[in-house]
This record gives sequence, C-alpha cells and structure tokens, in this order.
Amino acid sequence: MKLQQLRYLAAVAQNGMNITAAAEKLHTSQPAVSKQLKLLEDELGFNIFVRSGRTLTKITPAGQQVIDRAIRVLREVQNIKGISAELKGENSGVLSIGTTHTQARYVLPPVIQQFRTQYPDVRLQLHQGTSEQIAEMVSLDRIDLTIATGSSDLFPGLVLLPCYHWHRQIVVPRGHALANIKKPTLKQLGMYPIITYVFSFTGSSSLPQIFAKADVTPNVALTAQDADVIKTYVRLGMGVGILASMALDPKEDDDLVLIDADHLFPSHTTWIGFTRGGLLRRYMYDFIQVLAPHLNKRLIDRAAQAENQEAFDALFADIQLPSR
Amino acid sequence: MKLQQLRYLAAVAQNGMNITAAAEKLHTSQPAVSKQLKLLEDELGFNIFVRSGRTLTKITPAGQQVIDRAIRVLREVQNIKGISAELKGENSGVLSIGTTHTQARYVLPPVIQQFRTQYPDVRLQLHQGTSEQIAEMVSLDRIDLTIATGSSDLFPGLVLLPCYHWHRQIVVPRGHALANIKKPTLKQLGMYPIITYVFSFTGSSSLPQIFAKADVTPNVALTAQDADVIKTYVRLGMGVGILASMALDPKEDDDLVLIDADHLFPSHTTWIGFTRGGLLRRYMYDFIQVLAPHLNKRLIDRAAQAENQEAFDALFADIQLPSR
DNA sequence: TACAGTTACGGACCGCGTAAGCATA
DNA sequence: TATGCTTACGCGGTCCGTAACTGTA
Repeated sequence: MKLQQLRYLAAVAQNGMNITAAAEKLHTSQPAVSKQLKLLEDELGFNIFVRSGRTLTKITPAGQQVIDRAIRVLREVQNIKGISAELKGENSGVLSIGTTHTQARYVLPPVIQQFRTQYPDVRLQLHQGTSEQIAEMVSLDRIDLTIATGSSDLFPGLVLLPCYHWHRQIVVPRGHALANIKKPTLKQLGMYPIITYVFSFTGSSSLPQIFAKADVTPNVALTAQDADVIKTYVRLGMGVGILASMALDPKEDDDLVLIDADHLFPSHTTWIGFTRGGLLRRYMYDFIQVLAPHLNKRLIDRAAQAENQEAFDALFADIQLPSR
Repeated sequence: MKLQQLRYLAAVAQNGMNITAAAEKLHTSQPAVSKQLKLLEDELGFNIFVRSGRTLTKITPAGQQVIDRAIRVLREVQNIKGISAELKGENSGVLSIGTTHTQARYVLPPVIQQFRTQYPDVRLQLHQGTSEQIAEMVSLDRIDLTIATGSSDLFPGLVLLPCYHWHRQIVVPRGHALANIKKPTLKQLGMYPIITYVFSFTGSSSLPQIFAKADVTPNVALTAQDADVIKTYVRLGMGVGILASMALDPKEDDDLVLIDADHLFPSHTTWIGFTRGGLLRRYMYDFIQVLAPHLNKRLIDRAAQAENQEAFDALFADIQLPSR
C-alpha cells in the first residue's frame, strides 16, 4: 500500500467516481490512476468500487470504510507537512472554512477583510451550506474551520469553541402595527403572517415549539434559507420577519423597524470548530481570534486538549461572550 | 513523503532512536533506514532527531509532533489492512492488550484461556504496566484494548466501556483481632499497620483521603504494586491488607480471613477501552464480550459512535454491571 | 462516434543491499 | 577497537506517460 494509491483513491471518491476527472485534478494521466486503484484493490482483496461494465457506479460498504480511513491518513500527512511549513515561518497555505449563510453573509466579511491584510498569502476557501452539508464536507473534504450555530451533535469529531451569543429580532416595515411596541408578546406576533428561516432544527428552542407552548398557532407565510430573502418580503409587506440579530444592521436596514425578541426566544451561541487532533496553523489561530477576540492561542490549545467536558466548560466559565 | 519513510521513522522512535535496531526489526538494512530518515528530514526541512556526532540523542519538539502523527497514519493504514483481513473472514491477527497487574493476574487468565480456544490463530500480546505506562503505550505503540480501573482522564483518546464493579476487601491472618468483626470501622482499621497498593491516584476516593475524612491517620506499613506481595506480608503478620476484591479467592486464600470493606470504601469500575475510530476486528469484539458478557457488538458499536456523554450514558443506564 | 477505463511498453526514477568510510566511546 | 551512522554504487523493481485497445451510450 502506497500513499499515492490512497491519494488517488480519495481523489476518485471525491470526484464522483470519475477516474478521468480525478487524474486531471491530480495532474497525472488517467491510466496511472486506473492502475494504482486496481493495484490497491488487488492488494486488499476486494473491490472498493462497484463496476458496471467499465464505469464505476457505486462504493462498496467495505470500500467506504477504506475511503474514510484513507482520507484520515491523507489529512494527517497534510498535517505533517503543515508542521514543516509552520516551522519555516511560512505565512502561506490554505484556510478552508465551512459555514452557513448567515455567517458568510453578515459576520465573516469584516473578519475575512482583516484577516486578508494580515495573511495575504493564505488562500481562503469559503464553503457555504446547511449544517448537514457542512458536516459532510468536514468528513469528506478537508475543512479546517467550521462556523455554525446549534446542532453540535452533527459534528462529533470537532472541538467546538463558543464565539458569541445572538438572539432573534423582529422586523417590520415602518408604519406596521407592531412598529411602536417595544416588547410584543407571542400572541401579538401570532396575529400577523410570519416570515422566517426554514426550520432546520427541531429542538425545544425551535420556533414552532415556542409558539405552541404559548398556545399560539403562528401563520408562517414564507420560509427562506437566508435573511436577505426574508427582508425582501418584509419590505414588500408580506408579513413580520423573525431573524438572527447579526443579520440586521440599523444603518443598512433603516427603512425597517427592528424589535428585540430576546424576551420571546432563547439566545443562541455561534461556535467555531476544528477537527480534534488536527493541526492548527498560526494563521488559523489568528483567524479564530479575529472572529472571537477572547479565543487566544492559549485558550484554544487548552480547550483542544481538555480531557473531559467538565475541564472544557471550566475554561469558559469566567468568559463573558459578546452578543451580536 | 512515503509511507515507508513514516514506518522507518516510527520504528526508529520506538527503538530508542537506534537506527540499527530499527532496521533489524524492519527486516531491512541499516543504510536503508538511515537514508530514508534523512530524506524525510530533508523534505520537511528540519531535524526530527538531534544528532550529537552521528548518534541520535534526542527528539526535537517538532519531531515529536511528526512522530505522533506518523504513528496515527500507520495505525490507520493497519486498520485498512484489517478491513481487508476481516472481509476475508480471517480469524488471525494480533490482539495486543495493555493492562494492570490485578487484571493480568486475577481477571484475565480465564478470559484469555477461553478466547484462545475460540481464536487459536490470534497472536496475543499482553503488556502489563501502571496506568501511566499503559497510557504511554497506547499513544506510542499499538495497543488494541486497554483494561484498567479509574483514572479515565489519562486516556483521552479512548472509548471506555464499563466491565464490572469491584470493591476493596480487608485481609487478615486467622486469629487476628479483626478476624471476627464483620463490619470494622475505619477507626478500628487504623489501630493496625496497613498493607496496601501504592497510591497511584490521588482523587477523593483514595485511601488516605478517606481515612482523613474519618480523622484517622492510618499507619501504612508497606505499599506494594501487586496483590501477591500484599498477601505475602499479611501472611507474615506484618499487618492488615486492603486490596481489590478480585485479587482474592476464598479457596486459594483459605488461610486468610476476608472481610468485605464496601461499607468503608467506594466501589470502583473496571473498564475496557479502545482508540476512538479504531478498527475492531471480529475477534476483538468477542474478546470484549468474553470479559464482559453485557458488551455485545451492537452495544459496543453504539457506544463507540455516541456523539456525546449523555447519549453514551443512556446506553448503560439500564445495565446492571456484575460485581467481582 | 464519443466516452471512459484497461492493457501494453519503454524510459526515468527510486529504494534496496553490499561495501567502504568515518565519527565517537 | 567496537559501535553506529553516513556515503557510494550497481541492480531490480516500480511508476509514469504515450499509445493502442475495448467495452458502453
């Protein structure tokens, strides 16, 4: 078994089982990949891919296991090279971030702007998706940092560090009946059509559940994936928007009336995560700290090495997270 | 970077930085190892080992990082080969177990006897040591299963499954003043010289702490690493023995008087652990179940995949662990 | 016919083993 | 002088790229 074979295997798996495409990405010839893949399968004694005719169509169960472990091997090899680059003081490399729309659209732009002046030679890769898509990217591709909210169960292999709190805000057009009410109740909210996010998570903090507890049946007029769409329809007068606080900017959205809703809905925490045991380059530490100033290298290292949940929680006990 | 280079590196690290010894274990020539090691260092751009003259004397900090990750890579590669062996239905392989004296001497013999009839072709490697030594073996060498008690913080990368409870017993020679007392108190115990284990862990359940709570200052006459030594000195009349329940056998030790001490000292749990994400061969599952019948494959798999502590604990909530 | 993977073959490269060289105790 | 690492060199294997071949849509 050679590292090259595992590289080829991973590339084929990551390119829709297309050997030709994989070969191109690897800057090598197609027969080279084909042959090494076959050699690997021969050595293992079973097929990693199911072939119908000559095209690869499916991954065998054992094959999936092999692919998963091959990717881990390659990750670790990358990390070894990273140690080398780090020691040479290289401020170049790749920083690949997986995140959700809200972070990518409203939170990260200034962070990335500052980061880029600090590390102009780091190639940034931003991968946007739902939590589920990001979780898959984490296990399949190579994502260095993950920034998201809630649903930590989706990311078992990651160390998750809390970045900041946020709450929901109610948004109405000027002149709306709710515009002058400082602290609307759920009942009052329920009187108007509601425009909010697609309910991706169904925990006790989800909107329907909270309305249900107050015996209010919300009239959800429209659900969207992202805040811009929601704001657009609020502007059209289609209803009352409920969205994340950091998606709103008093200046940018001065045609709308913003009403805090932290008395109605629990606050959430956005975290940043990285693979346990993964290598953090200097620039990754710095990126994290630009996003969340309280997360300095020392704290990150301690959190990554915390041996249990209690030790981990103790690290953050004294820290007041910012609100956004 | 080649897998071979990482193999050579690991072998050198595991053989006291002796290239010649490593080469022998690898069944290759000494210059081959020397050259590949050098090539690897060249590629990385820094020294993994500190050379004084021509002999390797120390590991550089970055070198240690590289070694750790190289070992992970090799582990994963072994796992891939294991997938292959498993699929071929091979009942052969290596099962390397790290454990403490008490387990190795009193608990494992019947387990291993039964296991060997089931899997005659599995090469068993038993590594005995203190918890600390085992922890080091887990990270350096290749230990498949770890069996120990307490101090779970020493093993952050392992999944630990509870096997059985045990408690402490008091042992005195026939005719000793305590021999007829069913439930001695700590005060009574404190009146005699005590012979027990070296206090390796200093938690709230450690013997000195428990005595201290009762305002008793025990007179510890002798501490030993293993139960046999303790029993020997109890037989010589040097004092009262306090040791683990499974280290005593009413038949074998019928010249001694055994007194339960679970009313004085909290009970402990012995667990079996394996690296998170590691490959478990069929025979490993079976070994675990021979040791702890409640740990069937299904339960082990679920525990290994549990995403958080709560989910993990829930799996064992309904299970009554045996006492030994 | 176009497309995707396999087979065939020559050349470059690489890693190994043997043998000799060179530091340190 | 013994031990242990490094350098030198020739051989054999391996991997790659080009080119020709073979199944599918």
